[in-house]
Amino acid sequence: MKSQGNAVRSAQMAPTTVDEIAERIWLSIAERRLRPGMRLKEAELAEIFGVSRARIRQVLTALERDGLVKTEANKGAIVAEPSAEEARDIFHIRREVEQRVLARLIGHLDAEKLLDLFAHVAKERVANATNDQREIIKLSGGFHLMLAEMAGADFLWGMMRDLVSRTSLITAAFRDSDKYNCGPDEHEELLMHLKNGDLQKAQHAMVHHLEHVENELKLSGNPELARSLKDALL
Amino acid sequence: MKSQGNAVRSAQMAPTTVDEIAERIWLSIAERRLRPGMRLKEAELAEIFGVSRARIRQVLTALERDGLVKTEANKGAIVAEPSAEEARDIFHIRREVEQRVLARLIGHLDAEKLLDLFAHVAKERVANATNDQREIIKLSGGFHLMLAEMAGADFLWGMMRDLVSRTSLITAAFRDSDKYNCGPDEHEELLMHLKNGDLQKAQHAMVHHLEHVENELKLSGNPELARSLKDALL
DNA sequence: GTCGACATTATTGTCGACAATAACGCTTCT
DNA sequence: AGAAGCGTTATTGTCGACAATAATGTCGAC
Repeated sequence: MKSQGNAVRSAQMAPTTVDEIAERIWLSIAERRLRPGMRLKEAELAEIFGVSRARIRQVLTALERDGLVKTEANKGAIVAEPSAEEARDIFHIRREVEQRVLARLIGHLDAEKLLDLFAHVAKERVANATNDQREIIKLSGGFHLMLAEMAGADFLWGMMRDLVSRTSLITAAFRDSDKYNCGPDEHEELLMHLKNGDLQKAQHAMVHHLEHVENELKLSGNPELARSLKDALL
Repeated sequence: MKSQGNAVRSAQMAPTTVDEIAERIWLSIAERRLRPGMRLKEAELAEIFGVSRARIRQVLTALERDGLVKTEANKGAIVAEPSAEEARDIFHIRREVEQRVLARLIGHLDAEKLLDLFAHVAKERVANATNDQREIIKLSGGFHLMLAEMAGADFLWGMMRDLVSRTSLITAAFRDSDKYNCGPDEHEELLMHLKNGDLQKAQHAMVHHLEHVENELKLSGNPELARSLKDALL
C-alpha cells in the first residue's frame, strides 16, 4: 500500500517523491524539529527539497489529511496545534480502531505474517539499542500500520495511518521527557497473545499499551499550556 | 468549516468550486447515478463542469480522502467499491465516533444550538414530505455533521465527514429498497435526550439509530454479491 | 488464425508562468 | 505619536502546455 519502490532511495537519497517528502516532514515534526504553529511556506519547502511547488502542494494536502498541518485558504500551512482535548479524542478513537484491527487480523493470521511481525519488533530493539530516534519513530508507527495492513482492511488501515500521524504530533507536543514510549516490549507481548490466538488478551494488551503512551503525556490541567509560545503572545 | 460562501450559488448555479463539485459527485454516488467501479476521467469531468483539469484533480483527491473514489497511479480514478466487511468496519467505528461526539457535545450545548438542531430536523421532514431525494441525503448527513461541529472537536468532525461519506456510498451499494433510513424521527428522539441532558440515553439512541440503518442493508451472505458486475466477469 | 512486437492514441502526471490575494511598510494627516 | 490609506512585496491559487505512462489498435511472422 505504501510506496516501497526503492527502499534504498528512501533511506539514503534526498527525498523527492510526494511520499518521501511527506515522511520527512512527519519525522521532523515527531522529532520536535518542527514545532506546532510553525509556518510552512511552499516556495521555501520547494527550495529545500529541490522540487516544484506543485509537488510540495501535494505533500501539504497529504499532511493535512493526516492531521499534521493545518492550511487556511490564501494563508498557507502551519504545523497543526492539537489541543489536549483533541489528543484525548484521538487516543479514545485509536483504542477502538486498534481493537477492531486485531479482531479482523486474528482470523487470517498465518505463521509467515507472525514471523514478519516478530522481525519488526527485533528491528525496533536494534533502533532502541543504538538510540536512533528517527528509526525508532518510523518503526513504532510502522508496527501498528503493519497490523492493519495484514488485517486486509483498507478502511482501518487508512484510519490507522491518520491516527498514527496524529499520535506522533501529540506525543511531540505534550511529552516532557525525550523517551519514546511506544516500545518493543509491549509490542512483543501483544504478539504473544496473537500467536496464541487469544483475541481478548491481545486487545487488552493493546489498550493497556495505548493507555501507557497516553499517560506519559502532560494532558492534565490547563489544555493550552503545552501549546506554542506564539499563541500566548499574540 | 464548510464552504458556506453564497449558499445561493451552491443551490442554483452549476458547481464550480472544488467543494461544490465534490458535493455534486458525492450526491450522484449516493443517488446511485454513479455506481461503484465506474471510471471517472479527469478530462471528462473537466468538460462536464466547465473547469480546468487541475481543479478536477483536487476534487478527486478530496473524494479519495473521504473514501468515495479510489485512484491508482497512472491509471485514474473509479468510484470506490466497498466490501461488506469494510461496510461493517465503517459502521463499527462510526458508532464509537458518534458516541464520542455526543459526550463532547453535551457539555456545552446551549438553547440556541438545540433550536438549530430541531430546525434542521424540521427541514428533514419537509424533504421527506416532498420526496426530494437529493435534499434528504444532504440533510441526513448534515445532521450528524452538525452535531460534530457543535461539539467543537475538529478531529471528530473530520472523522465524521469521512464516515458520513463512506456510509452514503455503502448505503448506495448495499441497500435494496429505495427508502433512505437515516430519518428525522430517530434524529428527533436523540435530540430529546440531549435536551434532557441524558448522555446515556442519547448515546443509546444513536447506536440504535445506526444499527437500524446498518440492518436495512444486505451485508449478509456472500460479501461480493452486491458489487459491480465488472469484477464478476474479470 | 494467433501471438507478439510495434505504432498510435488516450489518459494521467508534472511543471513553469501568470493571476489573485494577503501581508508589510511607507506616507500623510490629525 | 497613532491611525488610516495606499503602494509594494511576498505568498498562495489557477491554468494551459508539455512529458510520461498506460491502453488500444495494427501489422507481420509463424
